[in-house]
Amino acid sequence: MTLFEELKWRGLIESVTNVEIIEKLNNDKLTFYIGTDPTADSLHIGHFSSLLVAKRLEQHGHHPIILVGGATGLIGDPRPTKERTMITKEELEKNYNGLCVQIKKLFGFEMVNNYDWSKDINFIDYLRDYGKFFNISYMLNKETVKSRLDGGITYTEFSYMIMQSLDFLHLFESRNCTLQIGGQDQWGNITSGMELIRKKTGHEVYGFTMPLITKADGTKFGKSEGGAIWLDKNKTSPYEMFQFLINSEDSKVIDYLKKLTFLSKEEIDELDNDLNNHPELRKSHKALAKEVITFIHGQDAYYEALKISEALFNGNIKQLNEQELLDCFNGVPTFIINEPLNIVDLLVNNDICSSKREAKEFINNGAILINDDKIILEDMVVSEDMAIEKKIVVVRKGKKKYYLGIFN
RNA sequence: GGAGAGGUAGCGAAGUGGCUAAACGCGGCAGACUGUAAAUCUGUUCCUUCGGGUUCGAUGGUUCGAAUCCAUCUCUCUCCA
Repeated sequence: MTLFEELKWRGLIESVTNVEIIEKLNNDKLTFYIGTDPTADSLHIGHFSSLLVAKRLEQHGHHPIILVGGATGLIGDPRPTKERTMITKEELEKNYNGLCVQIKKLFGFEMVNNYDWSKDINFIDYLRDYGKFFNISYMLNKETVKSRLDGGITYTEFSYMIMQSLDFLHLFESRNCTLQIGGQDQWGNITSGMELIRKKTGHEVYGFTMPLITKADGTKFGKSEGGAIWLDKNKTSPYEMFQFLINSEDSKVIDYLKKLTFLSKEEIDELDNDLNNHPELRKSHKALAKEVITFIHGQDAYYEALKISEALFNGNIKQLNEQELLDCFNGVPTFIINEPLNIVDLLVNNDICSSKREAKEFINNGAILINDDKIILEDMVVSEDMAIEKKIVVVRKGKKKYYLGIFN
């Protein structure tokens, strides 16, 4: 398979700006860039697949530049629904640093910050040197802007496209960067950058977009109960990530394997086969969890997540001793119990349930288990007597959520 | 600057003086069934010491009683100049 064929097979190409790009990807050594704005202090699983694409290109001899948008992050890329709330400069700086550390560690890519070349452009020059290249009707026709015309869009966000175009121009001129890749929502920004480069320099550059990874129902992939699946293990523990991946829908797991791992076509085809013949073994799901977590958090973290999951879901919690439990549950939310406590209070005080009403509802539904025993009475008191080695209680809420209580 | 329409729970959307803690749909959560999958079915979805308390953009007012009426403010959209 050529590089392009592989990307296509993995479902990583949404659209390309011109067909010559296929040839260039397969045979040339391009410098390309992909940008992300520091809207949070960690990458999430969605970024992960995009950056893996950059990695895939790099492995074929292309040179990736990751642009972390210290300038564009201050402006805000228009979302289709509504205006963003601006983040403070302090927040942005914190986010910026967080992303850089992660990208460096996980991928080792070269990084640039568009603040460096955007900060000194003054307003008059901006309008004269760049504004003249953007026709309003062209900008209004871009999908993201169009979708906002009814609900309202400020001049600030409207200008975002221009800023990103300047980035592409800058990287083209200073680094001979001739390709920009991004999520499908970046199409408008990428093409307007190409347009600017064509008008200003007469050169042709390229772009392609990658599809948004979705769940079976078409909604965005990468959200769990606790919100997004982050790559920072303090925000999403390897165990949580394991749970997220292992719970992938059957109909999507092969798609995720293609997009989130480096497994070969042969390996994935075989897993697909297993999935069809023995879905209950969930080999594909396990492979997905293993590949992704090992890449992001390393092998040790993966095995630990696996160990916790097996202990929890095979239902032999009581056979573990104190130390084994503590080892296993490193990564599960933990709380301290100072004295025997009513079950409802315990659930509410430790944020397992958001209110007493909810706690009672869970109990009445049979959704609360302590050390694998179903709790049926609202007025039950949790004491040392029921703790494993008089020390530890494992609280389960619903089928999949676990909490660890330790008697002091 | 002028005229009009609007802001109801996570979202969409009813409700225009008491029967409304607020219909309905989506989403979320839980239970059953399963394979920690999907689909389906069922329950649930402001807080509570179960007396009640606090909610419908904000503040003040009218009323025995307000999401609903009045005033001011604020935000969004549409049109005009």
